[in-house]
Amino acid sequence: MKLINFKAIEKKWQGKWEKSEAFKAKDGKGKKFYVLEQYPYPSGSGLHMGHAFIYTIGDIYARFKRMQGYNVMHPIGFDSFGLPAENAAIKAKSHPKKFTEDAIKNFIKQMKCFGFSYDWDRMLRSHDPAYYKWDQWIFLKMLEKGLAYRKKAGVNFCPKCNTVLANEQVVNGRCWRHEDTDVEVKQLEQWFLKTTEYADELLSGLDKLDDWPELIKAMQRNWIGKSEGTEVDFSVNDKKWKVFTTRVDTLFGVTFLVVSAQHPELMSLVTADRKAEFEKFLRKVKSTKEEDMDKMDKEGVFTGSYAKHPLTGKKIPIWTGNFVVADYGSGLVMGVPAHDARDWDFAKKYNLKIKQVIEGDASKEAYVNYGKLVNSDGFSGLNSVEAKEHITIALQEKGLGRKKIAYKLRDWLISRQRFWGTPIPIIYCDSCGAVPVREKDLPVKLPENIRFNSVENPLIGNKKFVNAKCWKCGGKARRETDTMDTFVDSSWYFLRYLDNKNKKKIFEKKKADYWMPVDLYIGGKEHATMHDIYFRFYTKFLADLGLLDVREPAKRLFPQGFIYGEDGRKMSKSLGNIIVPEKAAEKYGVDGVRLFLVSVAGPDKDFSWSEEGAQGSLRFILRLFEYFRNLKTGRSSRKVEHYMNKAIKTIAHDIECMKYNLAVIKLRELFGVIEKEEVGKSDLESFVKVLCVFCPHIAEEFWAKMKGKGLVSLASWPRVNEKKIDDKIEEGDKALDKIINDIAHIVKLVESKGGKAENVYLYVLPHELKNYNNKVLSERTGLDVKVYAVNDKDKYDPSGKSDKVKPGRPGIYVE
RNA sequence: GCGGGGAUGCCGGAGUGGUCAAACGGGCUGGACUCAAGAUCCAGUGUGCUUAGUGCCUACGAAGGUUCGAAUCCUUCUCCCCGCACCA
Repeated sequence: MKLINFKAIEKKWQGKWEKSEAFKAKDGKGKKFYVLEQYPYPSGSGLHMGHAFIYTIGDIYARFKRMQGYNVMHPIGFDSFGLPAENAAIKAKSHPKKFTEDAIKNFIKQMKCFGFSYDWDRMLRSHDPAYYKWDQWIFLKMLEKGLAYRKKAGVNFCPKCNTVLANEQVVNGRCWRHEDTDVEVKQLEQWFLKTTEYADELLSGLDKLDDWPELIKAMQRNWIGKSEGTEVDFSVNDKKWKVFTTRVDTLFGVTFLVVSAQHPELMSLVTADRKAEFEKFLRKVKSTKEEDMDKMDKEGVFTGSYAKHPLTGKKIPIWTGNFVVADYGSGLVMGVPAHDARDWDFAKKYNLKIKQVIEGDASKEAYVNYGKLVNSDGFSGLNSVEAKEHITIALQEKGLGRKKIAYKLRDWLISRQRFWGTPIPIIYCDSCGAVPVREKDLPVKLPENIRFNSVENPLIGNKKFVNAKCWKCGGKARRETDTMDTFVDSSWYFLRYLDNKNKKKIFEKKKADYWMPVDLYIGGKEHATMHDIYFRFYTKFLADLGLLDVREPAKRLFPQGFIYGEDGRKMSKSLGNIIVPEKAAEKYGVDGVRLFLVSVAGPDKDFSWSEEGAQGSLRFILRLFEYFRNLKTGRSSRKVEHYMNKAIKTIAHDIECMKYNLAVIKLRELFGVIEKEEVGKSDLESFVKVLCVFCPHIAEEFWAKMKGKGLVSLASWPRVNEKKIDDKIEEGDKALDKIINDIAHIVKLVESKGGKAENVYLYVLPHELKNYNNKVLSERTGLDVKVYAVNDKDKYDPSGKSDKVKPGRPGIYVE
């Protein structure tokens, strides 16, 4: 076997694709298809196998759709703001811009090596002022619409990142980037985007996303966490405190209220005599680590205050407790120990009154089911469902309650106390307060000259940046030094690709209307409750601005699987099990790596890298080369035509369903047929076309060898000729395989008994004769095989085997 | 606790009512080639039985059920992975 210089082949075709602008997407022409892979963070370590995988998945689909005649949008860019570059820059006393741009160069080089069919003209980088200008512009629009606001709140702060985090970026009380670091709660004035404004649509929209995985939708539903209930006012010293409940039917069973220990106005409830005990309790709560929360006992302290029950007027003690979530509902809950497990525990522990108001056994534990009301004044006798309605109405009439929908979803905290991000376009004027930067003054650029220090955002010390003039009053002002969460950048990048050079507008509506929505979006599952919510939120907002018509960004979402090392563990430096795509491509060729990545399992499944498996893919490719080296075309038999058309048909379906592994199998099987048969030129072309979506470089090579017209990458997907599909041919082949097996078996038996096996005689029903060709049989069995029709009078049949012949079961005689 | 998804041969993984002892790849075994190794090619690879073959048996997490017929549908159970988690 000759060695094949894959690299030369790859370079050659990549050059031709680039030169001919093969993968350019043309606006507004014909039926479109938008394939998008999540744009990468350009890390210093370059493209890893996970990148190679996700881009291969997208590339296969893009190439497939392109060959099917779609006008394909397949862009790429870089999520180039973010912490790692900044940290690296601090370490090296350099500027993150340099780091980032070097990394991007490296990424581009590596991506081009993989032959991804991107329209590189549409490339964007989020750290480019021409890009983040529009981040700022959107922010101003949100501000204008009341969707961006500033508030002081207890926010999650990661001491390692040295910045606050969004709710979504806190995992089990720890930073999403630092599994070992507990987040601290700090009271800070921060900028928020009102995702909750769209909570309902974010939720209901999921029902229409049929091509999104159930898992992702379930996670989002859970994250949004809609509950319908009633808000009840309890008055304390003539001040109203709102309480949210989904079980207002148990209102008469309230025997205490519990305020969250983090409630901002908690101290106003604490009476003087209880202050000391209180502070002790609060200190304890504060020192409890998030990780212990789930094991934590419910604890609380009596505040000394009482509330008035809205319907009975009875005095109800107010406690504070460590188990009440501060920022859900109103951070205050009613305690109904008879019918709520948590309240039961609390009441038992502190000996609080338990009053049963729903029929059922509430003697040993809380009875939490719905049922008939008792002890509830005029509402007794109603069932829970009716009672909810009636009690809410009664409260409403008194102005002491109303229907209310609560969400777990929180507004998105976007302020980051870091340098390497989009500046928030706000200035603070002593007399005018927070003033938005005027649109014409955008972008607010990050300074090039900065000096990092280890404690704080270097923007704070940068006078040139900070000092500003208020455009309203002309007075002195200070520029906001916080930057935006990088998830802001990625919330709308897919729109900018469509018009990435537009200096006047964020993007042309006409273009967005043509290309949107993204038809296939490939990305990681880890974004289910972050990016995958944010980009939907942004799309809805931009649609409300009238910038585009669609309200959902992606028609189909495809979360790819995760690639583990050969040992089945996560690839990591310390385990030494990292497979670098570039290196792998040197061994197996780019097409070998691409093929292997989609061969093992469906692209949505996790799998482990395997050198042996990659070898297997390479083996197939080498076989292809061998075949095309001695290329001889002829005329396809009916058989070849059958397998060809059937394969094309099923492969197209498999690709459509993202079952690339099955498509590859069928391609291999098809080649197995081709290898052994005479094949017509156009059929062989079809084969190369199908091959091209997986292994574009070698496919081009073979195409050229066959003198195919133009580039196979731009050829049209082979049309299936249904008439050529004839399953009888396949049945015949199976019958042949079977008889060969049987012959082998009999030969073995004969020889094991010391007999000789040289001649084989087959007795076949006349209409099956065409399935059994004596030449083929002789070749495959290595014996002299003669085939007779059962009704052949001159047949040689010494032991009458032809008497036993049945349909599909020829008789066999061996001697 | 709630929600989502799994459990198939030595392994990775197909298969969602019959054509399934189960695609394809890997591994392993045997053979061809070779001085040899590698590569490549060919054959075999559940168990036991039976036999000049296409047969029987057992098997798709476990147990039941529906059906003429189940890896595939239903019920219950066990185990595994993932996400959320005191959201009132």
